[in-house]
Amino acid sequence: MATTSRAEHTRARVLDAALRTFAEGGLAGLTIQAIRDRCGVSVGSLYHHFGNRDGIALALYERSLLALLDRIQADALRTRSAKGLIRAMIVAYLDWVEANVDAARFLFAAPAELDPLASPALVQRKRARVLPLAQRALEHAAAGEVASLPPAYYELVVIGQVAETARRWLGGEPIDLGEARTILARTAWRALQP
Amino acid sequence: MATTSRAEHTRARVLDAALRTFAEGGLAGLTIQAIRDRCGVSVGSLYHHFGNRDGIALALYERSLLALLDRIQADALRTRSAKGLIRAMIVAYLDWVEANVDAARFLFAAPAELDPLASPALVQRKRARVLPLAQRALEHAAAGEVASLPPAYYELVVIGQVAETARRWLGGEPIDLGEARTILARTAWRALQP
DNA sequence: TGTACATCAGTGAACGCGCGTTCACTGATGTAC
DNA sequence: TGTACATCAGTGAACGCGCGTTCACTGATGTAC
Repeated sequence: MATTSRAEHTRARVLDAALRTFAEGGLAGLTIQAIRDRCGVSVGSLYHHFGNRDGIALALYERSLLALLDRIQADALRTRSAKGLIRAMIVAYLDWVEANVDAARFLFAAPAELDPLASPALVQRKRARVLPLAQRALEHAAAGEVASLPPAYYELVVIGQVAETARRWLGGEPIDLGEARTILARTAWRALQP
Repeated sequence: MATTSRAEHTRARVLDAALRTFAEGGLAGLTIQAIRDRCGVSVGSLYHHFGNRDGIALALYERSLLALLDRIQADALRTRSAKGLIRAMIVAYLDWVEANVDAARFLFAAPAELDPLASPALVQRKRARVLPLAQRALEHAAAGEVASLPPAYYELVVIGQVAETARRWLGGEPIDLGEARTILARTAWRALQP
């Protein structure tokens, strides 16, 4: 094991336990004691690694968000056409949400008590994953394949639709995510028509 | 004053105080004591009218949500064309958010600890305001003005874009809401093209 | 209209629980020579 | 390779604060006759 490995292992165990704790009791149930009971790590150790309760929540938020963005980026950058790019983003988003229901729920819930944008490190890591996609969108726009918009709107238009869909599905509304992939790929593509 | 008027007045005072309290301290700062300090209503009276803390939060959520939906419905049902309908929904949404920043923030934050769908009365009141709009969308679809989609998607596609925009603007991202009205009205309209 | 009664609205002291956090400490691991 | 030391990782009892909630009560308002 490398130098930091024991610490990394402990941190991962804690975050896994935190996610399961959130899944069962929501944000209000995400207490130091509940996490501790689940992973057997001592209270002092939790503070050693994460500073305080918010530190745990923020670390879990960061791990979840970057996993989602990595997945979207990997799938999206593999495409060539503008239509393929948009479709890949939507499919990757819903794939990830379906495979990581608890983490997705946490991503939607956490900002209510956390303000993740208050962490410059996280903002930067997020930007590093979003910018290449925005870059691609701008190239497609320059080639006349999609409409020319202020850069922020590509994300708003595409992610807005799919995030709202995911949010409601996670909230228990009867939505067929298979059907949603097809329909949203089309509506998002149409939305960006020049 | 009518029979229930004193109670109604007290309830309104409490909800106003709760909203201001939330605006200053977030969900975590929304405590019984903080609300009480702000409006001067006694603890016992709070429990008399709202049952418990969640009852206050739910009542505030309901008041805010219905205000937003009433505003959207009023503006949207005044339109004739499909394009006008979509534009009216987007403009009304952003108008309301801009004029009710704190309430909008609360609407986005509250579900993290509340699950408003657990209240059948609220679900029904919400549905009563959303259904007429969905009905209009279906009529426009039948007339060939917009694409035919499973009914839920009209809301997902239009509201998704504008809600994501509002959420980010409320979160402090530098978004020009005037520009957003124009752009989103166009992207949402295009998204629903047959 | 006046009176007796029932219900609604409001009060505030008191309680106990559980929460986040601290801290003095031990054990494990890495580093220098 | 062995030893001494420094740093990192982990422990768990203890603390105090502030939270939501209860409850016995008073005052205000509405109702019946």
